[in-house]
Amino acid sequence: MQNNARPSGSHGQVAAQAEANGRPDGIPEATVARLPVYLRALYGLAERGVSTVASEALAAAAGVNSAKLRKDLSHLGSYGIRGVGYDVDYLVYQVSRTLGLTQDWPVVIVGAGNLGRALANYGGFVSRGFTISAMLDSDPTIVGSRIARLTVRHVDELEGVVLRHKVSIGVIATPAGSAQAVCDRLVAAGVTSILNFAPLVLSVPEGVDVRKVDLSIELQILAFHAQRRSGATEGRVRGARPQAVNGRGGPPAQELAAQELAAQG
Amino acid sequence: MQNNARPSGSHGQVAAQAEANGRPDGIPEATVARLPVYLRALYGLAERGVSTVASEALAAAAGVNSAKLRKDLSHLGSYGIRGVGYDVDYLVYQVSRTLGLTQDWPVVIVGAGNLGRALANYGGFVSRGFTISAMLDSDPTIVGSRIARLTVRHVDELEGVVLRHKVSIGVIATPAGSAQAVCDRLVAAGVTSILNFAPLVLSVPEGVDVRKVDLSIELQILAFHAQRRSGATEGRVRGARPQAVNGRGGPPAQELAAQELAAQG
DNA sequence: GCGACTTTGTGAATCCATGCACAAAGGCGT
DNA sequence: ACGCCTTTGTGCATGGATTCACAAAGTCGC
Repeated sequence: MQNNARPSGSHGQVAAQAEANGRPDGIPEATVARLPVYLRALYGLAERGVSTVASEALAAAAGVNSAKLRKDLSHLGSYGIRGVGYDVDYLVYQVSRTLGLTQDWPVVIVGAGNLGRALANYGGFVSRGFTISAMLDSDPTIVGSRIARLTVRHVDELEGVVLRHKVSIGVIATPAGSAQAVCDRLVAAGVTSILNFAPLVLSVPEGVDVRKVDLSIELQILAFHAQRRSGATEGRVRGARPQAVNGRGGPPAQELAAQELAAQG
Repeated sequence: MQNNARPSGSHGQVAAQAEANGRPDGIPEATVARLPVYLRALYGLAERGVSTVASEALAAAAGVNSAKLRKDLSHLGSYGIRGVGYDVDYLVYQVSRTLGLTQDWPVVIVGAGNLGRALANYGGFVSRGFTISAMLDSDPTIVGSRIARLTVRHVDELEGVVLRHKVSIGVIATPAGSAQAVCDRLVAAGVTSILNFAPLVLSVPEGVDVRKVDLSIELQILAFHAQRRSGATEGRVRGARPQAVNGRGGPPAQELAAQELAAQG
């Protein structure tokens, strides 16, 4: 419980590349996914005036196993001091640098609805490492309004903004219907990293990195576990199948479904 | 690229339990996390009038490998027809049932800011399997306003709402500062599944399931890959360390950090 | 100085997930 | 009725991720 790691995962493509530096660079995906969590925990400690932290304590604050934490950090280098722990400020810097947050990333947010506004105001979104270059929307009643010190501009300015601000990260917070079109325009304009909040699978050319945040998927996963916990598992359903699909599109086991549904209570 | 799986992951605790039914129930976490994606793809097909789909096509629509899809589905039972594929409607039902979406889950959303509003209006949030029992907020200027056909109520009504509607899923869309307190109240009122949007690690007692959606973490992961892709990897930094922490809190390698920062450009 | 104590970093074992490749299963045409 | 062709379901091999447990490293008290 607590925490829902999102390790590994085929991030593919761009993966095996970039090396030829000091260390092998090969930081596991699972580790990369946890670094931001460590970073947040470290900021919290720093604010409370803690200057040194042991892996055990930091792991607790981040909600992970301490051995895992140490192994994760060991991928960035050997920045701990045996018998003491890690220097908080220094580790903040090292993790930030590894994640690429010592440079500032211009971001464009497309879609200024509730979600887009929430993102713009999200604490820590803009704070460290990211700057919102523009918020775009197609709705004329929204264009021109001010959100988080930014004036929403028309989506037609997308290409111009991306070029002018050298934007390489785009956030899609539009309805599903327009997401793919927006995505295509972002990619065409030169954006290579996309964070997608629209509930659909985007298709992008090779070399473009898409991450997806899906609000309802998380809820569905919760429901699964909740169901399992509450033992709401009715008897076996095995064997029940829509036998044969003769005439293409025959009404398949629909009454069966209803039956099971009733049995579920 | 495309897609960012969030497999496995220590979901822990509640995990090894509930069995004693027809099949072993042991559906891998990685599979559970993909089922909602399949479900969405299936809905899309159903809307377009497709009645039967092969694993290859469904996998493409969901953005995964077809072998993986088949293995995932095989965990729910044997619902395909060899030589034909899967019946779309029937598979929708089976996946829904597995995820626990054939029953309706009352949900309470705490925090009616932009994020809470975005969630309430999120397509597919309320549509299938979930009903928003109430939206709560502590801000008196927000309480009483209407969002998605709901009137925002004061957070003091939390316990009453949870009890009355038998809410078992709570969504936290508050600022980080009040998140833990809200979480505690939800748990005390009997909520056992929590979806947390606040940027902090919640601590909950055993038996409570917390999932976290962190908007900025995803962005940071994107930045990592973007940095790696752009080859913005300055030389090795190895060996540089805050040597010794003599007097507890001495200024540790801060100038070093600045130096590296400058070198990064 | 020195020895006890703390904590890191990492081998090694285990578990989980992915994906290939193929045999079994079943529809469909003739 | 029979054989071809499509597609599922899965055994197996490979690769990652997690966790334990411990030696190496370094601090701190005396």
